[in-house]
Amino acid sequence: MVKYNDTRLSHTFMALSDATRRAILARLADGDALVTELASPFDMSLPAVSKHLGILERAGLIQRKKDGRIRRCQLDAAPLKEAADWISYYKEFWEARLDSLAQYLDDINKKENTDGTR
Amino acid sequence: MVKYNDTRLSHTFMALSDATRRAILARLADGDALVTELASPFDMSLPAVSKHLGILERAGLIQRKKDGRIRRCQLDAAPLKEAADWISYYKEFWEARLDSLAQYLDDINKKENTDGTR
DNA sequence: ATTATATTTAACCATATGGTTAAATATAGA
DNA sequence: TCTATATTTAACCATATGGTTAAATATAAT
Repeated sequence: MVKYNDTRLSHTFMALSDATRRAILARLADGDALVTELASPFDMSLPAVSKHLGILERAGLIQRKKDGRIRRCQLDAAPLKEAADWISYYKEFWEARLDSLAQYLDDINKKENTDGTR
Repeated sequence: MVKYNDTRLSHTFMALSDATRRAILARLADGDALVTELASPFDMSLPAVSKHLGILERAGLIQRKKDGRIRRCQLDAAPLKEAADWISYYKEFWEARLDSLAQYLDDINKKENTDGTR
């Protein structure tokens, strides 16, 4: 039985629940960036972005390393593995659902080919 | 390029960001349940649970089907697939990280076996 | 020493969560 | 019809988000 750190998981999912923060993570997947660089695509003040970074950092998804007067932000995907592991438990359920959809479509298809309609 | 529905994804991650709601999903993975049954393990009022169910329902993670005076709750894992797909983009990053950890441990191990220490 | 740059902190606002208790609703059962 | 059961809605409260602007901090550059 895999054991999950509830608080960590809660913070991770919370961090992922905002489109701005997901975009920031996507940007960091392309490489480290400064706070100003991260903020530039958004129509939002710097303090707002700084808060988002704080939430990402609380979840352990990024690290901010001070380098002189700038702060280099770096992705840390480790908490995403925990999140993925948690979700993977439910894989059988969405697959079962897709299977039955496929089955349904298959049945319809069969019917179309045997009931004389054209 | 996979396209994600931002709002749906936000609602899904938001729904997963609370331990009570994750526990409710886990319970529903064992089969449908009534609201009262879902509430019983928690030290929390029924209206509180009802709100959690509302948040899960907004994310599309559960459905509440009215059946007489009771309401049968059912898991729908489909949004979890979207969430899993979104997260999977970052898999290479946590794997790279684990690889370099393994590499590091490997290096240490080699050193221990060749530097004369015992 | 002064000024400019990068970033955070403080103070504020509106809205959303996460909880409560009390009341409303709807249906089942006696 | 009256009552009990299942659940939600309403009204309230405290705290957290997500944003703002203004001020503070720290460092680089002149």
